[in-house]
Parts: sequence; structure tokens; C-alpha cells
Amino acid sequence: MDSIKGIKGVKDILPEETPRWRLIEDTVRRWALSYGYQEIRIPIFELTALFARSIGSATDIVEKEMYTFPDRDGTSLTLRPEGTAGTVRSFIEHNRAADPLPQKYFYIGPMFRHERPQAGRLRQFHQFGVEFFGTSDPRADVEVIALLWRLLSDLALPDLTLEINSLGSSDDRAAYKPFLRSFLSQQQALLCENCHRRMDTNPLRVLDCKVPSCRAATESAPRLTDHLSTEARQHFDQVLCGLVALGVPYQLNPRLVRGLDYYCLTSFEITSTHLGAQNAVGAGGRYDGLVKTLGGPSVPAVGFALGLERVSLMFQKTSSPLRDECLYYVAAFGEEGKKCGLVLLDELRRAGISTQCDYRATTLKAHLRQADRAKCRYAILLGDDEASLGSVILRNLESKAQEVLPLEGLASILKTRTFPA
RNA sequence: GUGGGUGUAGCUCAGUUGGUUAGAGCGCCGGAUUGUGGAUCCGGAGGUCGCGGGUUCGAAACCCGUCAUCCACCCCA
Repeated sequence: MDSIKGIKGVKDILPEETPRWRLIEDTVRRWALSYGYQEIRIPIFELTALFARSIGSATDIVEKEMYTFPDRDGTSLTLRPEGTAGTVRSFIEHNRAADPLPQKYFYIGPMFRHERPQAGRLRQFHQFGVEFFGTSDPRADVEVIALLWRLLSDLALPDLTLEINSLGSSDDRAAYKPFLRSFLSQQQALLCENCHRRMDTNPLRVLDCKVPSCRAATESAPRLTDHLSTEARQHFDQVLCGLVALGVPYQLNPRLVRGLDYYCLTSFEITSTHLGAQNAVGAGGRYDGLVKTLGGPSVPAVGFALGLERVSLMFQKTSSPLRDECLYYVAAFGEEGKKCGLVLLDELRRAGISTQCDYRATTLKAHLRQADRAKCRYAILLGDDEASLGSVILRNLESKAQEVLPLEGLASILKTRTFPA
């Protein structure tokens, strides 16, 4: 019989990796909390309409990458492809805008997109993200960018680049698009097939095309940043000033266009050269219109999302492997020793002392081998001799020093001992 | 959706122009006299050579198909 395999692009995170993942998760949580963001836990599936309306129906995500299925009554549901839509939905549904603003949320969890798997790209992947609601002040943009930059720096990820751009207001873009379109139509012959299609659906994306000939053809294209309203221009300048003040290095990238429809004004992306083709580790921007689009009040917002697999990929290269270990190993053998050992294990564990044992081992030799392999710091030897004496031998596996301790009350004795980390 | 690479033991990989019973290292289990681990030595378990066809006296190897996986396009975190 064929064994059942996991789903394509859906990976197990095995015990060798989970300590590292926990460290990453703990780090991003700590940073978010220290900036005053509060954790929100939203469902991993929602009405399909939510994503179609927020992300944009013409985007690849909505067009061909969503895991969509009918509920039993026929309602179309979708596994979340990103976290912002659900967070905003929740914000509106619980009428959070009636509470004092601003409000700052963060989330962490799995997302789903039906894409072809690749280095740093999975069908189930994990994101950490923050959403800062209720402040249009550019310092809010600076704050979320700084948060992202600082926590990535804290993880000591190598060779990061922050790129930033302003997409202007939707009016700015509407005013700019004719200029861009007329420029692009002059260059049409030089553009790739994909870009021909983009010229109609989303001309801004042509600027972001990776094909070298397209890049060359758009080198002298009119820049959106030259067509910003004074408000948008000011906002952008203040964001940049803030970054300078904080010493967060950035690179202007007038070609940077985010894929999701809801972004406006500030748009940014952090990339690393250590990631292969999928080089964006985190990205975000402002989305002042989204809350209203989804049926809520007009509340400005700014946020980002961070790809945790991509963080993990880089983190592996810079951090040494971690492992969850038990402090003690109970080597119980012999008729009476085994009986006492079973009880001792329970006592130690109830006292919160991490303890291991291999029930297969019948000899002391086999036990010590297992203790060594499990990287325990101490072995508690408990054979028939000890059982009849009511004692145990505590063996330091590194120094090989041994001492005799009473079996009775051993947990409280060990509990008082402190060990170097 | 489109390309390209790779599928041999739990893991990393050898395997000659097609030739007998498919190998190594690591890992795992056991042993090297009584109740003391890591090292060494010895022994053992473990493989439908991804799967299905085909060519051949003979296929892990060659051909076709298929599946899986990786990388890239695309897209994005």
C-alpha cells in the first residue's frame, strides 16, 4: 500500500528546526510588543469576497493562487493568502474604530497560496505582520519600517536592503497613468509580452518588470514620484527624514510597486541577497483606503508582512543549530529499579524538571548511551542496589563526578540546584 | 501555467562502454566477561535502484511515459 504523502509545497517543520522557529517567533513577538502592538488571532479562512475586494480582483493572488472551496451551503470560502484582509475585517466587524485610536495589531501564522514551489516559496507559508490603524502621520510609517528593520537586525540577518517608494494617492496615480501609458505605448515594441498585458491592467507593474529589455525601455519613463501631489510629496519626504533621523538606511526605488491593490503612499520592501530569486523577506506600505473599501469607516493604516520561511532560510546560515534538551536522564534498571524509576520520573516531571528515559534499555550501559545521545546533563542511576538502599547515584555526564542522594525527596533537592545556562 | 536539473539504505552519495548475489560513509541495534556513556574494533538489521512500459540473452544504467522533488520564469512575504 502506498503511504500518504504531504501536499506539494506544504512542509513539515521537524524537531530539528522548531527551536529555531520558536526563537524567530519569540523575537518578532518581543519586538512587536515593545512597540506597543498587540497580538490578534484571526481565522485562517474567510469569505472569498473579502480577499477579492481587498487584495484586488486583477491580482495574481486572487486570479489563480487562492485555495477556494464551497462551504456545505455553497458559500465560497478561501484559505487566507495574507493577513491584512482578515485583520481589517475583524477591526470593522468588532467596531474597533469606536475605541480610542490609534490601534496597533500584530499577527503570526500560516498563509496559503497555490503557487509553484521554489526556494523561499511554499503553498503553506508563515507570515508575521503588523497593522497600525488610525494614524496618517508619516511617523507611523517610519515606526513600522523601523520595527521591521530593527527586528531583522536583531536576528542578525545578513545583507539586507530597504527599498522605498511612494505610490501617491489614488488620485495621483490616476493623474500619472496617462503619462505612463503614452510613454509605454511609444516603447511598446521593446516590451515583453507580459508587459503588453500589464499596460492595460496595471501599467505601474511594467516598471517593476525584471526582463532586462523592459527595464532598459522604461529607463527614462516618467516617474510617479515626479507626479505626486504636494501632500503625498510631503508625506514621503517626512517618512524619509524620519528614517534618516533613526539611522535606518534606505534606497529609493522609483520602480517599486507592490502587488496588492490596496497600497498607497509609502511602499517598501526589504530584500536580501541570500535568498535566491524570492529575495523579499518583508514588505509593506500604507493602505489608507482599505478599511473603507471593506465597509468600515475611513481609517488610515500602515503595516507590513514578513515571510518567516525566508527569515528562517537566512537564519540557518548565521545561527548555530539549536536543540531542545532534557537536563536529567533516569537510568532505571533491574526489577526494583525499574519500579522506582517510573515513579521518580513522574515526581521529577511534576516538579518541572525536564527528564528523559529510554524504556527499552535493560542495562546501565545502554542507558548511559541513550543519556549521552539525548544530550542530558545528568544521569540518575537507579538499580536494584539503590532501590533497596533508598538512594540514587547522580552522575554528571560531562565531569563523570558521582554523588549519592536519597531517593525520597529527590525532586525537591534537584529543584534547589541551579545550573549555568 | 512554462522551462531545466535530480530521483539508488533513515541521511549524504558511489556504482566503469549495459554483465553474476547493488556498495561506501554517517546513523541505528547488538557485542568486546559481573552495574558506568562518547573513542576504537567486531557483528547485525535495513534497498520494489521513484513508478509503468519498452529495447536486450542480460537494465540501477539505454529509450518512452508518468510521478515526486529542487531550481528558475511568473508572482510574491
